[in-house]
Amino acid sequence: MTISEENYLKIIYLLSENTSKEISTNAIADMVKAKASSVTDMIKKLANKELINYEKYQGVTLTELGIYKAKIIIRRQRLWETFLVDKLNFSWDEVHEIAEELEHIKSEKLINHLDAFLNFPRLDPHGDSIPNQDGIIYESQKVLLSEADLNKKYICVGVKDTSSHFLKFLDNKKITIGTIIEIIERENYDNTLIIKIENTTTTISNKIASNLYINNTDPNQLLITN
Amino acid sequence: MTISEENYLKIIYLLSENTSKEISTNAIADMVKAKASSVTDMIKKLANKELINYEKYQGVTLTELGIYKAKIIIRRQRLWETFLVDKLNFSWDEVHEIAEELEHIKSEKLINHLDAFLNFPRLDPHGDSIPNQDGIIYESQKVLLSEADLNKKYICVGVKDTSSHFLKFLDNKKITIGTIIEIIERENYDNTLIIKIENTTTTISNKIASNLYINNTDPNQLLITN
DNA sequence: TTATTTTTTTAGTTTTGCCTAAAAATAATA
DNA sequence: TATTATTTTTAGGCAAAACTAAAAAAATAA
Repeated sequence: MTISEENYLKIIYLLSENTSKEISTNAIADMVKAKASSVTDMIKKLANKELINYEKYQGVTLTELGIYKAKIIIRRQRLWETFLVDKLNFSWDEVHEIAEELEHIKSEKLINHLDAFLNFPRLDPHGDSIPNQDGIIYESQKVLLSEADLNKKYICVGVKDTSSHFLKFLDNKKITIGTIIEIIERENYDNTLIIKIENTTTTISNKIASNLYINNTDPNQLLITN
Repeated sequence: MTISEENYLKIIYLLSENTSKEISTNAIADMVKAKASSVTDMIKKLANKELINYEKYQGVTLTELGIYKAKIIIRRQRLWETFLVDKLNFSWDEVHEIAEELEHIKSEKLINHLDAFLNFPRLDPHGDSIPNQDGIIYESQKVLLSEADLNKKYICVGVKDTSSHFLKFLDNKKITIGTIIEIIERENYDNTLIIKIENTTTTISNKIASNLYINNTDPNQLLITN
């Protein structure tokens, strides 16, 4: 597979995560930053390789093979992101572009050694799951902070919005994967939350809270992060 | 610069190391595994970018800018090779192909962080010098084992032949960067050497000895390896 | 239901990096 | 030195992945 093919496949996979419907040409074009006509060309190529199901004018879905291949690409991306943050001290808003390049390095052995070197992490620095070498994903149940209960301790396990703007905001508030958060008060009018992070309290808007994933199950799952 | 341009530049640099003459089209074609006509195309492109000096039918030399850019590519390659061997436990004959891909990842910050993570190594796993971020190379003086004196302790600092065949042979003999070698006897007829490595003696042919670099200066230079 | 808008596809180009075949220049040899 | 051989360059093509412009299909609105 070429780098371009891999990029399309990954993007179709990510778009498919939120829906069971066919993915439209335009939706793909937006994500890969290409024109719709270019997308049509590539779609045909991927369909020929039996990575996607495609009927003219009807959008695409991934085949079993396509899903597997996409997961392997996602695995590579997320392992590299973990490496960049955990080992090379990048902050979580800097890693995306670099990992985007690294994810296309072809050696399977490389990725498996990297996985071992990082201690088989299950979550990347944004809290997204890292598929294993068979493409299997162990999802940890996660809930948006905006849906959480008062006076319980939660662990931050991920973000919904991965824009560097939002990630920098979280850095400022000292919120990262693994941070323990407790909701002290919920303002009923606009759902603003007063939360406690390591003995300091801050106020966060509902918009923030609905972009932060927390985990309310076994706190030992925290250990899988690094 | 595209990946292909970078590859050509790196190869012209490596070919220039052993000679002060112009590098021929065919020599480049051999190394990049392309036809001479393709090389001519690329040569023109690199000359337009003022990375090489080129006159029709006269071969090429690198410009100052070309030398600098080539060193930066070599730096990336050798740092990745060091990473693969030191951190991901690859053996020194496995890293070349993978590093060949990794070396084209564009982020300067990535490479500088990697350099720091590896503790600013000066030599890669084959004993080749790693240029710093300004392209400066601190060469350690090295001599071929075939030229060394009897009954002195030397440190293996590199190899001349980097073929996986030779590297595997060295692995078998337990010779690697940093190995301490002493010549016990030299057979005058064919220059076969009897050497001592950590209290075991072996015989090695002149061919082997003239592909192994050793260092007879300050043994502390060993420390720069990892 | 027809007309309009939007989406998707087709057709034809461009650029990059490679190729083959043939021509031109240089090097080697008789 | 003239001839032959080798090397290098030119000319013309091809495939990948993008593009624009126009046509076709589908979705939306009057």
